[in-house]
Amino acid sequence: MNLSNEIAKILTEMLEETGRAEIKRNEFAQQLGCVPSQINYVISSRFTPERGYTVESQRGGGGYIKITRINYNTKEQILMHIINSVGESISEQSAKAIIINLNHREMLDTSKAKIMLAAINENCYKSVPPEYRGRIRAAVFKQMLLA
Amino acid sequence: MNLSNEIAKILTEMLEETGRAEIKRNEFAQQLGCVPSQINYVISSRFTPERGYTVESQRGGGGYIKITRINYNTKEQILMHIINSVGESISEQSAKAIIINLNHREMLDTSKAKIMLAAINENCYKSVPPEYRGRIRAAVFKQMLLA
DNA sequence: AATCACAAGGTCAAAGATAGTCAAAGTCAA
DNA sequence: TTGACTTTGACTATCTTTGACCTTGTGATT
Repeated sequence: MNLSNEIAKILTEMLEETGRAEIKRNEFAQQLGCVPSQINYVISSRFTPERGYTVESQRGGGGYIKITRINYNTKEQILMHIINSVGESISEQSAKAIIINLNHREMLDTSKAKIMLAAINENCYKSVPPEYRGRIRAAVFKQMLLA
Repeated sequence: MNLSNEIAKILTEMLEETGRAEIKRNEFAQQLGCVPSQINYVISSRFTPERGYTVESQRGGGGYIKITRINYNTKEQILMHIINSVGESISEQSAKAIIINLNHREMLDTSKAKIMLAAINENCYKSVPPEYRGRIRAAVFKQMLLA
């Protein structure tokens, strides 16, 4: 087993025990005998939105990295399925169709659906080159579905 | 937890108990075992207008620093204020502060606040060059506020 | 009134403490 | 051999802590 997998395993255990994993990057890296940036590698390769994780962090004195995971029950499984089907990029139309569908299935109330529709609206992305738009929309969309 | 967070916590408690926090900077700093200017740092990084606070102070003999929550008359005034304060671009921190403030004022329920926080999260914008991020975030944020 | 001394609070930049990014180098299996 | 994944470390960005120096208010003294 490689180091990255071991780190991921430790983090996963923390998550299972307490529902979240909060570490101090440098300290944690030192305990594991690796460079701090490897922690970032592990997080970005394994604790992704696709797998149901959210990551927050703070720099400076008292800094930390915190990973949390959504709890799975049937509703969340459907959501995860959607998140995984989204991919790297998504158009306004596709995202819109998904949101409307979730609303019809009563998994998303109308006011929340409106907020999400607003956030994926093409108008929001006019200031960046077209090739970036779908990517950001996909990231925003996934992150909102997780919330 | 770092010192600044502790100071902020103490001030927040005072605010919650009595609706305002009034201190003498030097005395307060001494009780906390920090330099006086750290109080200024905490105030300017955490008790900002964006988060709904106003700060007044007096120098000289009998000087003080007083923090109070801003009170608007109507929800429309709050929204106007926010929309005006969001320019072409906004940082994650600022948008986050505003959302939390709205939630605090019960103008936004917690689940909607979470969706909005997810949508303005820096992680969503990693795929575009930094110079674009604030602009899109501002657009997404405004669009959601309108919804 | 003008001046002075002291008592606050304010500013700013340097130093310290963390975390993030990126690309080069290494590894390993197909 | 190649391509995907991993490991490293130099460089960067951000947040916190500290202290030297600045400005303003109050009251006493001229």
